[in-house]
Amino acid sequence: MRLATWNVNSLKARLGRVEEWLGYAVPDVLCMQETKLSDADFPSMAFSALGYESAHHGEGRWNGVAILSRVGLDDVVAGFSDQVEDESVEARLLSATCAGVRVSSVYVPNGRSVGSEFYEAKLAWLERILRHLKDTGDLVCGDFNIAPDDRDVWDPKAVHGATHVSPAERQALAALLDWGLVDTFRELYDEGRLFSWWDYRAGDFHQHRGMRIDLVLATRPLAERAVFALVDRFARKGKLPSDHAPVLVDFEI
DNA sequence: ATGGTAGCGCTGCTA
Repeated sequence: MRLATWNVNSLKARLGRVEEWLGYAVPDVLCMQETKLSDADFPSMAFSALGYESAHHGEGRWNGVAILSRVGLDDVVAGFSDQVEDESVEARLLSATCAGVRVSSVYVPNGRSVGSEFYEAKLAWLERILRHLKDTGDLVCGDFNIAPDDRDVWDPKAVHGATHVSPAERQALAALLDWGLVDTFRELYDEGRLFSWWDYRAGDFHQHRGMRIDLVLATRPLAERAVFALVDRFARKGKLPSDHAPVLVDFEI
């Protein structure tokens, strides 16, 4: 099973690029984040035309998560398992079962600046996703807005202590790994500078000033079946790219 | 380089 995650930064602006990418990467499951669409505007027909079932959880202007699958898409749940979501809750979590694997697509809050109320909310959200995964989860992937370690940052000195790399954020991510999830990309590759996100500003992509913040975490038995992983930097090039590249992992299941 | 660009949507917020 080929599973991918991609923060598309507006599916409305990116639909053509996503369709193109599905055509050549051919994932079995694609989790997307930041669709910035309401459920009513989600282009499910475009995906069904390509052979994908789809589910979407969106609020319209910001956030929004989706799962596409051509290997089954069952038991779709929007939001956390411990609370029914209403429209006041940011759309950052969607779960479904694909080919027997319980998958969650997540868009972890950005946190803005260390110590802000948004930062505290990010840490609380990460604690909550751990509880959610303990209830129901084989695999969680998406934009975590955390670079797991200094290999995953273009210049650790330049961002030291800032959001995405602060000790508390990394500790919150480590709690997921301590519970039993595995960073599948890191299981396969030790190299640094394999980034998945580059700021649009200041030519950061072309300078390769990025971070690896888009992660595919799987429980150990599943992670042991990961045989290949890739950040598709080609999808960050050319006309109208997202600021994130897709990350894909192949599982021998 | 406390700047810079992109998306949404129409004013400034979010990232």
